Amino acid sequence: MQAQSRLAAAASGGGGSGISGSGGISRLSGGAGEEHEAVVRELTRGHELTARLRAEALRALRGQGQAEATATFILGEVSHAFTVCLSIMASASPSASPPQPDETPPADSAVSPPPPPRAAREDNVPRKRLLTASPYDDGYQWRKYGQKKINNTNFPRSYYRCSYHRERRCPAQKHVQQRDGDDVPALHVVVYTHEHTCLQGAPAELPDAATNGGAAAAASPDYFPAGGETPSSLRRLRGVGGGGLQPQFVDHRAAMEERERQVLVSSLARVLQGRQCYDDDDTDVASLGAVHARAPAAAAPVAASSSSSGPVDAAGEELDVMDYDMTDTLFWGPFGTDSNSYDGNLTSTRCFDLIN
DNA sequence: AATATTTGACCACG
DNA sequence: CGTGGTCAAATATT
Repeated sequence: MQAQSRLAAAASGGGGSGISGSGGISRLSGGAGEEHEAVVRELTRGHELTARLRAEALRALRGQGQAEATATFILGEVSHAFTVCLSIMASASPSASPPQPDETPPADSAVSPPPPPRAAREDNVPRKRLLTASPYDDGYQWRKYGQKKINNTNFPRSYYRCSYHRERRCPAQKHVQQRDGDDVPALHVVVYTHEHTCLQGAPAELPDAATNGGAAAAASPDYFPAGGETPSSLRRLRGVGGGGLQPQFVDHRAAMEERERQVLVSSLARVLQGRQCYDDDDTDVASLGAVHARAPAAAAPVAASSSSSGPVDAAGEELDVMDYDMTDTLFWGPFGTDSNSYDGNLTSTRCFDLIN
């Protein structure tokens, strides 16, 4: 697929000069800014490559039980290490925010129309905005339902909702848009809306089916007849489109296998003092949502902690802390306007309390 | 056949 | 009225 070709490309062409011991970061004498930038660039690349490797490894090891779980765990740790490093670099930037000092690219600022300040949304829907090096899997299953060219941006915005939107009435949504600019690699702005209620709410309950054999819960796609989608009126005449089936990973059956893997990973995490977050990837692990090993001291309530000293956005409003898998996250930032602006302030993250 | 994506139209909000 | 978000028929892929 494309992952393979990209991986190959990175390994041969781009990668050759990038990471090679002395070739990649050789001109560090330019200044602290450049050095910092180079480090961030390389870390980002490493992070990306790790994710790809993880995807490939999991594909190759699928169904191999412990080997797969071990690979998942270790690569997740590696990925997490990159994330931590990037976070450190972000907070310790010599001048300003590392990936892009300011929002407007310095190149073509001649014809810059004043950005129309669109008012922030007034609804009470919790949102979380983040920047990611690439839009690959965040551990959840999403289904794209729309794409839109946004006003003064170069890249379209894609809209996704949880694949369990219907079956389990999961309200989670996100939209992803590549950020304008010369970011290498390209950075994507991801905005999450609502929390997952399909699995994330009670990941430990899924395996509950073990009591009765589990086949029933796994096999039947539980639906909720109550007040389904409103057919609304028959309006559109012709939608033009093309589409494709891209059998993502995950189905309900995988949940059972996954449970075993989680148990394994959990024990591994225990052994390792379980501080880090274990990140699932684009395999069927996603059916259980983000899985984290617990941070011993981070046993705070997970989602609804809007009362205490949480992150605060520019307007002084407290940001909701949602519990997402943030392995692929580079920088969190408050958001309030529709602009692509963000600051490099880091937000503390919380690990999901999976292990009881 | 089943299912996810594409894509123009529709719609609500500022 | 313009813009962003959503809908749903058409379409692509397996």
